[in-house]
Amino acid sequence: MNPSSPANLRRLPRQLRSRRRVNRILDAAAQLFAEAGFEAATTNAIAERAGISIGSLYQYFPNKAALFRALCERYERESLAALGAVLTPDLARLEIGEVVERVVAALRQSYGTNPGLLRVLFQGHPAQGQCVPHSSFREAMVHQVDGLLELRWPRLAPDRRRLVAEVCVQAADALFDLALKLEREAAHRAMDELKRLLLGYLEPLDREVA
Amino acid sequence: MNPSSPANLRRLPRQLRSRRRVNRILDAAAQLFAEAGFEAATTNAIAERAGISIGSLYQYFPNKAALFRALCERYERESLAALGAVLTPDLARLEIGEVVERVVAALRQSYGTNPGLLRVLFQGHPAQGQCVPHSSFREAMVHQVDGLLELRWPRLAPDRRRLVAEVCVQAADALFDLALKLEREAAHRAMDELKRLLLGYLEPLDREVA
Amino acid sequence: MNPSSPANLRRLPRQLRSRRRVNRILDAAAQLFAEAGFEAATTNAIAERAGISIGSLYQYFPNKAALFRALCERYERESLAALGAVLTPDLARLEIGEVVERVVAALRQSYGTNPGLLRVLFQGHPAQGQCVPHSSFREAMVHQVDGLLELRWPRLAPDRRRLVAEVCVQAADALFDLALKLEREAAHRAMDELKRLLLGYLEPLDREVA
Amino acid sequence: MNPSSPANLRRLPRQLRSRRRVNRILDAAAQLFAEAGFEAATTNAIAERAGISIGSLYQYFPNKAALFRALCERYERESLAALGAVLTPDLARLEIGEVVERVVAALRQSYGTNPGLLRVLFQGHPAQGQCVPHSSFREAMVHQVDGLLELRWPRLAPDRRRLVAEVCVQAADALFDLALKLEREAAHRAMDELKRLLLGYLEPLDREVA
DNA sequence: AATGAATGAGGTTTCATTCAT
DNA sequence: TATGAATGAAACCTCATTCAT
Repeated sequence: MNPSSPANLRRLPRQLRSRRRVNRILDAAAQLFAEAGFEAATTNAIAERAGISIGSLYQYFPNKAALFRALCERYERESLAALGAVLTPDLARLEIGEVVERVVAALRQSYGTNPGLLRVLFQGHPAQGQCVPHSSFREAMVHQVDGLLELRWPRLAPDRRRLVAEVCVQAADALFDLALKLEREAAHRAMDELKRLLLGYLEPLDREVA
Repeated sequence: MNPSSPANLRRLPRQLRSRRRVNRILDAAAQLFAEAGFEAATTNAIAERAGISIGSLYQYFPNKAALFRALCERYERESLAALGAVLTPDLARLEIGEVVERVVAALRQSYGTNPGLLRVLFQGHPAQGQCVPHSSFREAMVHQVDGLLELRWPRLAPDRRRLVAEVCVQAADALFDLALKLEREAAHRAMDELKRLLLGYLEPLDREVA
Repeated sequence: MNPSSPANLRRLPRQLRSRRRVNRILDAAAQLFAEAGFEAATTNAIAERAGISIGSLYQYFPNKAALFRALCERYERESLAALGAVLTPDLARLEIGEVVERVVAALRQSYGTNPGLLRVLFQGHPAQGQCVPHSSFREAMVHQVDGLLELRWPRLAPDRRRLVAEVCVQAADALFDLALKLEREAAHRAMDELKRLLLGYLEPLDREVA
Repeated sequence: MNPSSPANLRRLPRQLRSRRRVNRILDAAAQLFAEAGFEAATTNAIAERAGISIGSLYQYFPNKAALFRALCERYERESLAALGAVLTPDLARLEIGEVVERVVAALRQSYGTNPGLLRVLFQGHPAQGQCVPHSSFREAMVHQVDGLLELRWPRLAPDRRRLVAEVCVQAADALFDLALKLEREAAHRAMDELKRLLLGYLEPLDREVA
């Protein structure tokens, strides 16, 4: 229930007030990273948007990258919680369309708050001269979906399963990203297309493996 | 056939030598944007990689953003040419699987040279505090695919057609992006999944509309 | 017998507990100034090492410079006490070699605890844009040695005597500083050289004035 | 004849104008480091005093420490050149007093320009969390003096010779430092004391070893 | 037209000091 | 009185852009 793992924080915020403050910083960071990307979002702007001084920001986060990681982790936790709720034992017996429906609904719930952020989180950011191949956020999502797939098709080869999971996550991310760029009505229709896309991709698997 | 539209260039490069120079700049920019992203790629580094002085770079491009836009346009032209070759009259009579096969092959051809760049071009970049909703590159791709779809399913409603085109482009981009992160063998398999994904998405349309 | 002159303290620490606290702060400051120099030693680090809060530190010392001055004064008192023990009436009749021996022994005693600090104290620190020409610590040492010299050579002209005192102090400081940079054995030999140096400098005075 | 070794410079200043500029920067740095010490002298202030922009400073020196090192090296070269002129074959036959006279005169020549700097150069500065035990400047001086001593007393044990060299350099530095704090007339007399100090220290060696 | 040194606004981060609790 | 979170000025350094040569 902490806003972040200790690794990214200078000090564990024990007081209620501190926890709120950390959350305000993360909210501001989420907005600005989403608006401008990792590089262009400045720590001063984040502090200002959070309504605190730059010094306070650096009391909680040792640097910009740590702030970014903490943000990833917060969204990771939220998304995984939402997906986890879908991962029920009856998953194996449901119609595949129903599964897709539930998963997409779960994701919409997590990304609904700030869909622009999804783009930035997925992208990751260049850490210490080395470009991160998979953001930890992405990795967590893929892992979760891999679990869902295993539950559904226990006999699917792990390699293939992993690839399918990657494709699903990547495609879902892409269409959420698309929806982000459309106005309300069109965004809604884009979600329908996402379901069609996943359904068309997974249905053959159902026939192939089950 | 100019390397760029006039809007992004200071001066139309009429001389052969100038045109070559602009292309060298764009090549260098393509490499560096792909390696480091828009913000982290410095104009000085681009000029150096291009083997010219920073002053010369600014004689051709008024600023970094214009250089980026010119790069987008160049890749737009290249990709559209590749897609255009697929857009033949017999498209309407081909099996849908064959269409997908050809389109993916065409895209692989364009992106194969520098897949990392695709990421950056699609992403667009934050221009003057305003986030670009659709990169011009993306827009051009969607338009082209929209043309393909119209040729195939003339009776499909334009609105729906447009949305389907967007989904295809977005999904294809996403999976190329995925392939970029995998090693050779796995990347190859990812391309197979892309075909499966598009096929599963478009096949129902064939039955629905045709 | 207060730990510091009133000028550097916010409040005279009357309670025993307060006096102990001030001493803990000065101990911590001595360590950190010696380790890192005046600028690099942070007040927060000093407070932490002293086991108190930064707020408490500022209740006793109005700012970092005052803390430094208080530290100088404490070491002044200690060193002067050590030197004072040498300043006995029989000084005039001792062999000069014996005097040097005693003085160096006295100094080793004061500086032995934290030789690194000597460097920092002697150096003084840039106060408000104005470089301190003589640190108060240095000044006190010179004054003390001047007294020793007067006792030994009452007929030496005061001007000359003062200069000789300055030279002795400066040279002694320099060789303590040198010793600080050498390992145990070499440091010990450096102290022998210090005695030779002072002896060679002062012996001619003995013949000249006495 | 370069103002600095390549290691500390971003670009070798080939043009006359550039070389002058680098020297202006080093002059400004010498002043400010002398006035305020390494930490308190800001790169912006140095650039301003040099009459250039901060950007220009960083075109020549990659960071503050490199600027400091370049400064050390410049003074090293100057001092060593001055000392080198003393290192003549007839040194072995001269009276020891004459040798001291010459060496002190050589040093006065180098340090006369900016004696305050000597303090800072000798001190060195904390590089990368590790405190430099001997500044490279100091080391160079000691090495040079060691050479002088070898020429004079070839039969002196190398260990002892090295220690004597260290003592001479450290003591000379200390008295130059002292002179720095006195007004003209007194400073002059301090130099006389330096000669007396060195003479008293070295004369016994002459009797002992020769 | 080409060069590349020069510029300086603005980025991240530190740390002396204050003040509400 | 003690605490330590909050503050914000100011440090170092980068890099898009200009302009004298």
